[in-house]
Amino acid sequence: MPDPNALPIYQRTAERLIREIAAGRLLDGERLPPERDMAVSLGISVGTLRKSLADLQSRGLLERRQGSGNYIRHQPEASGVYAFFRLELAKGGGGLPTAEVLSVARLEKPRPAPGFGPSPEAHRIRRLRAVGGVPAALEEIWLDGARAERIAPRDLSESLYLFYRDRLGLVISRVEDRLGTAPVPDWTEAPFGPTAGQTVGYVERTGWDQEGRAVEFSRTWFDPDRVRYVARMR
Amino acid sequence: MPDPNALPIYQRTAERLIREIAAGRLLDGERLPPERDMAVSLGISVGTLRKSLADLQSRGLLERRQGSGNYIRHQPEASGVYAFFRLELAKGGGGLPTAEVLSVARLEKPRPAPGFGPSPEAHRIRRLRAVGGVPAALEEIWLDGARAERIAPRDLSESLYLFYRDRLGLVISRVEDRLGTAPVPDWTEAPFGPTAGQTVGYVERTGWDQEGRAVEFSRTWFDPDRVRYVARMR
DNA sequence: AGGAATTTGTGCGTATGTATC
DNA sequence: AGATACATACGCACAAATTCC
Repeated sequence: MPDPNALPIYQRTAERLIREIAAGRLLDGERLPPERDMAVSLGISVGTLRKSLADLQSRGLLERRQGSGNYIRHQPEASGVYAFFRLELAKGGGGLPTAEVLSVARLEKPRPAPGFGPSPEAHRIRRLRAVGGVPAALEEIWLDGARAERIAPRDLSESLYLFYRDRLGLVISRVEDRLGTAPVPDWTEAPFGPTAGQTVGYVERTGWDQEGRAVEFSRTWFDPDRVRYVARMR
Repeated sequence: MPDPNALPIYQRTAERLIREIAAGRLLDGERLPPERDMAVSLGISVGTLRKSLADLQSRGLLERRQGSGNYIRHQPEASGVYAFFRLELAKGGGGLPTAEVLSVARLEKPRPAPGFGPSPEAHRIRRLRAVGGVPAALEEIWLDGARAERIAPRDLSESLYLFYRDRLGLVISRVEDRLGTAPVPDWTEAPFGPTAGQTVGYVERTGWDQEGRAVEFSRTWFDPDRVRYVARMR
């Protein structure tokens, strides 16, 4: 008798494989066993396994080659929509973008936010973003509570979207950014160039997953004298 | 015997449905017949049809509700590059965006602009943009002089990008927007809510044609109290 | 309120096609 | 050419969600 609370087999299988990849037991470039063999060893049908594999493929974690095999793709490279939105220095030149996690907390969702995700709670991640070593923006990200049990600051040491993909199996496939100006918030965590209350550039973002569900909401305050917000569309 | 050059049935079916939507034969919100019925009328199996429908869903054209039905999701303004960048009212609600041409002139290119096009001259088009009847932004577009001999204001009565496409054979296929804040310029042409010199939202855009040549440069000042600049990425 | 009917979601099995080795 | 492996397509049974009466 199946557990009524359990996720579908194909989802459990996909998440299991994602965990294997995140844990390093499946390495980049590695070839999986043939689908028939995998299905047998997992105790599921080939069709169900194929649905799991298609899921991994759509998340960019697997490359499927007809006649050849299924290959793990675990590149820590930028993929997906975030490559198209970035902060860069206002006065020419590059400058490496970095992000320092200031705090992580699980809280009730903020009220002025648009609806996202099923949970009444969300993880609030506050970051101080810098470009070329210069603090340039404050960022507050709200991730729906149903997506992760707990998040520790060191989970996010690499990159936020890698954490999403590798640890949560979450790929943000569509975002909408709303831009304007807003006063700098008064955070206890952050030293930031402009004084609290001063009007700066402001971006509000909603992020959706592949199934079209809103899962993320974020706000960024940036110093327009130091940094520009860039959106690129192909 | 199946044509070896033909696409798979599920792909052909998906494209057929997409064409139906694009042609307006399937309207937004419309409910499709039950999958079993559709499959019969298309002469394919339910499984194959379901794969086509999943394709449409992943493209955001279809919403599938278990126990209810499959519903067309078609936002006609969501096509083309410029659909991804728009102004909308800050306080919810739609509101028809309009643009009034204030002046058109052929001038030397502005100096602080990034390079675009081969000519030393460019057409400068100034527009007053409104949303829902309320003036919300000033816009200045520079189009490389080599792209057109002369431009009359009434050429632009319809839409700037229709003029580009239909009269100049120019399709903007990539844009990059840089956002920040800037003081309102002191134009003689324009009545605009905020006083000249006041700091407002500011967007600087470079536009490229299909061959990757930069051809257009524009600047927009918008009142962040009235209007938000929205960038959407798929 | 509640049960029946409808509709999509999940899972399995099988046969055949096509690309790769 | 043959074997291997993924892709496509079909059909069926049951589960889960929604809708209708």
